[in-house]
Amino acid sequence: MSLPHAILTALLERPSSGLELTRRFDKSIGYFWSATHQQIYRELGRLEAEGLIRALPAEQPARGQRKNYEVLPAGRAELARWTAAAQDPKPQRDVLLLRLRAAAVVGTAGLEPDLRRHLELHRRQLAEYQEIERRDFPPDRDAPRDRLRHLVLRAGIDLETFWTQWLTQALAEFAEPPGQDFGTGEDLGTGEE
Amino acid sequence: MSLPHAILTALLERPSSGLELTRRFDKSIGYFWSATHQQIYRELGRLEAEGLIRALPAEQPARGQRKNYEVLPAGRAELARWTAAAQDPKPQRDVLLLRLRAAAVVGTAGLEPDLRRHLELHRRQLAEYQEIERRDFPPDRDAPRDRLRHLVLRAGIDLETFWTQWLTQALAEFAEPPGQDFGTGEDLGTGEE
DNA sequence: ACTGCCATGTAACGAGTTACATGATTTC
DNA sequence: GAAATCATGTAACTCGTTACATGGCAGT
Repeated sequence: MSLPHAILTALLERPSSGLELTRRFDKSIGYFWSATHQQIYRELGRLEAEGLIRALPAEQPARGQRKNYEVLPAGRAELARWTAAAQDPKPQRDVLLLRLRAAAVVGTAGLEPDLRRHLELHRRQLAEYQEIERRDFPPDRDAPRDRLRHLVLRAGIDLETFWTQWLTQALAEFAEPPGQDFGTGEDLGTGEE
Repeated sequence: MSLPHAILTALLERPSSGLELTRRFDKSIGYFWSATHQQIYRELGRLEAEGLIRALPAEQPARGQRKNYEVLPAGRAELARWTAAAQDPKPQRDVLLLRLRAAAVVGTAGLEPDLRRHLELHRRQLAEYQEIERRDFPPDRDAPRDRLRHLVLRAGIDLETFWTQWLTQALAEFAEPPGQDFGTGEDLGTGEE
């Protein structure tokens, strides 16, 4: 139940139409909560039905017409409630780590090119974050409200830094022993506890 | 489409029943790909129907009876294929970062206790990973096939390390200025690009 | 008029979640 | 033989994804 709250946050930062939101979800908030336009329209409909947001009265209810939404007091209250509510961390799910684990069983053949590609993608993302930091958060100049945004951006930077380092290490692992099949199964259950 | 491959990996490491798999998904593979027993039974059914695994012939097709599965050659081939296939990284989704971003808009009131709780949870997880490393991967003694497992475990350790550090930093941010509401909206779109 | 883009949607599906149901085995 | 536990499974629902549909507007 996070998408509605992501949308409320985005709309509080700036009232927008569905398509505008979709574009904003390609950056900014979308960096840590992605959504497609179909999800966004569906959720905008629900939020409006629940009285948390409303379409600005620009009087165009037609189909291909732009609709701008703003957050109502009830929406702001709901967002504040959700922000403060305790939530358990979601169990991890990372495909790449799963693939490496699988490679430990069936061999690493063919894996290296995609690891290189991932490394390049993470490098790009890191550079993008660093550019945003350079532009929006000059050293020691954060207003109190911007501190939190900066903190969130730092998380993105540090995570991308981790992945680039880890992938580099993984690729180094491949350099020495050529990737091969490790046999046909049955092992000692290492790491199972 | 990752759960079936997680299961294939687990079954190659050791043939198991549905419940055994469920327990193993609470640790080990479950550290980076979680699954409930309902998901696992459903997926075991599909994998068997597709001829990638089979129930070991212990002749108990009854309802409350244990069924052990093993991977067939076709299953191993499919896992190898999937491991080597290129896959785009999933877009990030992190509730905690989203909440911090929301807090930058509606205020940080009530958030601190849950951040402390998360910090404690990540500390615990980190300790668990470190214990596994100490026990299963003594320094400089990795067999070639264990190198990959160790690498995956290192990713877990480094990620948990990151979160504990980041949460500590976030909490420090709260210490100085008391959490308050940052006004009623409308801002400059900082960090939007 | 035609093409292309902007903007909002519908439909169908698959993966994950939650609650519940049922048969078998062990323990007292 | 009642209760607890082990083991497998059903049903209903939500969220996210993919493919497609429809209406309006701008340029040529």
